[in-house]
Amino acid sequence: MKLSEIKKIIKKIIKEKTGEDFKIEIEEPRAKNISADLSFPAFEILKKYKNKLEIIIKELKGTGFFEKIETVLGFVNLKLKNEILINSLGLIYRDVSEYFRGEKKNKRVLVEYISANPTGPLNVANARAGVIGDLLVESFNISGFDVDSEYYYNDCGKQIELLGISLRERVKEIKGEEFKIPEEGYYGEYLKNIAREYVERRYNVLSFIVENYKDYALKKIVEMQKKSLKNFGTEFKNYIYESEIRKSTLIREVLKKLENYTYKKEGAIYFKSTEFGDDKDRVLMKSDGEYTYFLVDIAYHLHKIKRGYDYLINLWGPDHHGYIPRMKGALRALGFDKFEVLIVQQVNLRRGKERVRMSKRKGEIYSLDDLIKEVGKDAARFFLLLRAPSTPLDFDLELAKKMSQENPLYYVQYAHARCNQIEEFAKKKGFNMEIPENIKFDPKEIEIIKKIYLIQDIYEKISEKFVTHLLPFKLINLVSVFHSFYQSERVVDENNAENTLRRLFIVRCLKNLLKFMLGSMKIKAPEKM
RNA sequence: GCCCCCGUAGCUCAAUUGGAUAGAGCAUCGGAUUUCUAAUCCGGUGGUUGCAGGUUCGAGUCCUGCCGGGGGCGCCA
Repeated sequence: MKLSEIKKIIKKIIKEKTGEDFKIEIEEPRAKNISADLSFPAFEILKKYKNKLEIIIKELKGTGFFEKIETVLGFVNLKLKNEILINSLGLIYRDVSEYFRGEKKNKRVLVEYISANPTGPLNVANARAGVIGDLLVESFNISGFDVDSEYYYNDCGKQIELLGISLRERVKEIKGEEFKIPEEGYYGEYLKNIAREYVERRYNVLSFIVENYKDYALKKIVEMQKKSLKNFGTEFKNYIYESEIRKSTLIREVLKKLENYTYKKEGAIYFKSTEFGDDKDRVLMKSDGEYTYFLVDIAYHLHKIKRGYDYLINLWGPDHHGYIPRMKGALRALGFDKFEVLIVQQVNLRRGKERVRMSKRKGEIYSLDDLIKEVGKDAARFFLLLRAPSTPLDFDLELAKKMSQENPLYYVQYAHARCNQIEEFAKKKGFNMEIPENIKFDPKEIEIIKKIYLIQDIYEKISEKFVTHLLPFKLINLVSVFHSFYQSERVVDENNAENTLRRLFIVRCLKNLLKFMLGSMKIKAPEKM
């Protein structure tokens, strides 16, 4: 019996007996010294239906899932039967992904993230959005949604013009001509490299047209970004270009559909976003007839809607928070309200006490590639997940590099390596892996199995509440129980085959679980450390 | 001026979104290795949750005001 099913049944019983759908979280008890596995507050139920709680508890007892049910200070505390816990192991042994899999939802979800301007290398904030987005996609997938990931390229506009000009000037530089990169242009080293390549390939024949430079730079930078992301373990299902949206009829369609919510003022067309809670109305078409970024963005989202998604999820940087009300408003005006924005806050880089300073003007940024090179892909991904998405994150490069007890990634990976080494050792001693006959587990073993069981609905929780940071935390918590067990108990014991086989079975289940969970973060599970 | 995020142990952060006696890791102090990996384990010290009110059975969490740190305000993208 899966954890999510048990929770569902508890909720169903409460609803049946009270006739009301209480919003109740069934969770591990937060307080210490409580031996229950699951718990829910019953204050509201007691207040409204004082005599019904007894009936609910009686019904819960009837399910046969629980060894003990008691009400303490208004909480209903439930202790699961050991056999419920133990029975779940078989599935982990055979197929971990099945263990975590939620029931099919028949809902399509689109998660759009990173979507950085294709004008330079990706930075650490992009990396953070990347790992969070990846884990969300993974969680939706595991939880039974049909999910796609998407990256949107703003390949039009002023920034891109400046990119083209900057490249043109760099090419001049290489040819020994006089050059000047505009104030707002791009100064990074990467453009010099692109310029060098450009000259070598003799693109310089007719190259007074900015267009050529622009297209070339764009192509190269998109390639560069994709390569960085691939090294980081992030790949997208869809890549959408702003230029495609502009070429389509979507923009005119948006203007038509929003007709009832727009007005003309001083030659510009405004969208009445104030009607949707924004603090002022926003321009869709400028007085010179140009589309605003906002209008094109609405068109892009209409494109998403037309592709048949039920839920749209966007990860944006903190500089876009003011943009949320108008975008939500526009989509509501188009008749779509399953649109969520998760703000991924900034990353502050440090080396010990010292802050890593960056200057965009000089083209000095600490890039995703730098990060991968300095601390490694796995440590980077783990650390970037360790904080709630919408809180600022301090990233200490020294700490992430350090191979010590301070580094929680190694703590988790070490547990996996340990499981593997135990199995290797057992093999040498002639033990074969099998499902044990004797399923009388001792209390210390049950403790591990319980942790394994209670972590089961983690991906569902992440997909519901976007709490990606819970995964590393839960992992650390799970693994600490195992490390403690390892210290006091032996797994492989030549004089006690029964114990050995039973414990080897747990070790294998844990190993499968750790590998799967690390994999869901695209982090390696080493066999040996 | 308006908006967003943050303020919790010496440090970095949790607290299941309003639940039980606010928890971890690091640092620090003490202890564990003839043993499947010590990148580990066991124990101690450490708190007026920035301040002041309010809401209620119950507040770190919600509301109001203030203090401090960071970010954002465009017919830019």
